[in-house]
Amino acid sequence: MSVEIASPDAAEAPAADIPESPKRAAVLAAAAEVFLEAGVEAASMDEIARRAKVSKATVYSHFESKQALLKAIVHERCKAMLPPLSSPEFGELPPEEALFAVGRRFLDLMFSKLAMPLYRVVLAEVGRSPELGRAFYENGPGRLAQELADYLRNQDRAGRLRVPEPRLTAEQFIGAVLCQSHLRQLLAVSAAPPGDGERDHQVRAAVRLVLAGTQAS
Amino acid sequence: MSVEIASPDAAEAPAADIPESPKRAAVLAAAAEVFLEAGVEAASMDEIARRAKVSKATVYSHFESKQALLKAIVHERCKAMLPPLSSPEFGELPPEEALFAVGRRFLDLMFSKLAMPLYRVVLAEVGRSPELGRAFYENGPGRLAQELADYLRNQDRAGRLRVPEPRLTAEQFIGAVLCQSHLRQLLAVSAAPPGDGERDHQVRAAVRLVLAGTQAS
DNA sequence: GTCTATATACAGATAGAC
DNA sequence: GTCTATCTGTATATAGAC
Repeated sequence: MSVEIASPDAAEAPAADIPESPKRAAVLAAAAEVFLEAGVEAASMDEIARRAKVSKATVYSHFESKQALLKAIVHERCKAMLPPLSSPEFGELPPEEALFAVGRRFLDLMFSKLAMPLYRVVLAEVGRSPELGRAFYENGPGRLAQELADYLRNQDRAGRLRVPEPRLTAEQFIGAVLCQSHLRQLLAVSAAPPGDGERDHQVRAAVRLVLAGTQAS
Repeated sequence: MSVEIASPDAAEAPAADIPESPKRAAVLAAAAEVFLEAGVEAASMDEIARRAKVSKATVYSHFESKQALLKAIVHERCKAMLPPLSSPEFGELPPEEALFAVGRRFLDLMFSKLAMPLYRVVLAEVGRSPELGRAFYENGPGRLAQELADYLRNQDRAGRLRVPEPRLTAEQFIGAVLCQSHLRQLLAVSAAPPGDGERDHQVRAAVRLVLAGTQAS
């Protein structure tokens, strides 16, 4: 499985063929757990060291600071959002199917164990490290909006839809897919995320809405 | 001006006619500044006391803990979102105008100095105090979605629009109004929030989209 | 690189005089 | 209620031996 990840783990090591110290890997794994489960402020370097089964000094020998470690984690996980988002060859599908495929994948991603805690961490840290916000946006919602806008532009040129502002329409569609269910999850208004049936329903409704608004005349 | 606030400041004091100690008020004001400007974790009780020009012990004589003080602030500011949201008598307007008025007010609120920092603080604290998430949702986006859903239901009954699922459509509209511009602001992808012209454009586009999708047959 | 032990700092919260 | 002074815990980060 796995669609092959964007890069051979460019967390911090730049080169391609570094043996990848096992302790370093253990630190990264432990840090990902702690940061994403407990949140940035509650995460302590002691806890990370304990879970990685190394000493705190070892952690600092691999990462300059807590912030640096956090950035490595966040950048890596942001790249990991790409495979679950990509709907291969959706560009060939007719609008109704293409929009549904793209919308459903996005919804699933946003409620996933990957994106949800990542989003929280990024929001908490974006004041200190604005780059993290960019990384999340451009590997997630922004990426999707761009791909979808490209698709809509093509459909417009082919005369199948009428989309004078593809990027705006793409973002409207994504907003309509989420409606407020993701917000409710974020704000702990809902206990459980929407199930399969509800997600289908939300996405189908968004597809209908956007198709109604983009009929070629 | 001001449409009269929900309650006579029920921050923590329950009764109606308490003299309202000036030091207590100073603490609340200072805490609001510090929490909302610097963020919850960066805010220290020392800084709050210094800005309120009282001692830290005085702060603790009025509020049991940092969390309690934070909750008082957040609840108060959440209620303060209500007046700027309410579009008086929009229920009497025809769909195009009603949707525009509601959408524009919501967009302005979400980018305001009131809601933006509040949203950040709530997101950061919702793990520890889930009630804060509810408070924000129900005084902001949730409230608007409900009012709009009521309006749409009425329009459907009057035969002017076809809205089989008013709540869903209301949320789709709100999502389309935001498109991704608020997300970009949150994630520090955009430096400046959208200006007046852009906001109008976004809202008008969302109105067109939803009206196209709800034409009575 | 890796460990144990520790420096350093600052936070939230309180004691006790007035 | 209000102050000054302080307790106590815990966090990031480092020194120094191996």
